[in-house]
Amino acid sequence: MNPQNILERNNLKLTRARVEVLGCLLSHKEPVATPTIIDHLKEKKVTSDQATIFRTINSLKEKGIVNQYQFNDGVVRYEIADKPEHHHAVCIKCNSVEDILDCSVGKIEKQISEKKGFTVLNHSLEFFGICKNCKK
Amino acid sequence: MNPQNILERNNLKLTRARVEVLGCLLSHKEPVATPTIIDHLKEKKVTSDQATIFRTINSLKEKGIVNQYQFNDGVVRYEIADKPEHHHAVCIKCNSVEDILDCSVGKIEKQISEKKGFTVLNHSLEFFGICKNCKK
DNA sequence: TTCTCTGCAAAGTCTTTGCAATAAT
DNA sequence: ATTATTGCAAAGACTTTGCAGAGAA
Repeated sequence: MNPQNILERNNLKLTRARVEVLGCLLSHKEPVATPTIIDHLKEKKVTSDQATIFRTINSLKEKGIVNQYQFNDGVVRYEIADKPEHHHAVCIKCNSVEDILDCSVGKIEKQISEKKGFTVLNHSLEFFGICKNCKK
Repeated sequence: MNPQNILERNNLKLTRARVEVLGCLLSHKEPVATPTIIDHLKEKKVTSDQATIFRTINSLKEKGIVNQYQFNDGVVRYEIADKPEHHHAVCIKCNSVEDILDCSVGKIEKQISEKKGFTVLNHSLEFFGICKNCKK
């Protein structure tokens, strides 16, 4: 799956900014914040205005190509949406985010529907703690 | 548990702004955003600068009296911290937030520690969907 | 060519900060 | 009286918007 395909399939024109923003998101397994995206563009020698970057991200969100996450550190992060359902382990020291693939929350969702009359469409589960690296 | 007790116990001086900010948080079961707090102060005829409100919230966070939550709607919410561990059901239509008391995430936490070497200190689990009211 | 996308500059929102005045103990 | 807290005004971080020019198809 490359940026070009994704953009074409979603009727978004191929521009350098879009290709590289998407490229950045595709090359990261975990959610990334805007500074990471901006650094990526610099490395690729693509100069792009902040407005363009936010507009690009918003287009990608509207098309459902990326998801936005906010954990409790005040940082907004973005992640490619085509992943299987998963959760995040957020290190409270270095702020790194790791994907967690296991999920057994389905049962709880059923209970909520039954008990509260609240229809669960999706959920988000984040773990906060200390990552392997930060223990060293 | 009243605002006065909590403030005294935490070496925070009793001021009208603090009493009412805490009062607002105590009177809500679910996490509330700043506009709710500001409205509450107005009702109580307490005028308070925005800077004071944020400073008050920050003091309460530092003392561990309130927790801050950010779901994926871009709104920062605050909730009294003395509650048993619980989760939130966020309605994507009306943005209301309901507490969910069941929790069976402990098992997943153990697996993460074992498999990834990531020590989980706490977690946050949010359900997004349609609340009872919005189905009508 | 046509219409989308971008850069620029300005504005908007939310939150924080410095400092002098005020209030709590 | 002493020290913490507040209001005010300004600044800071992040994100959005309007508009005219540039670029993709």
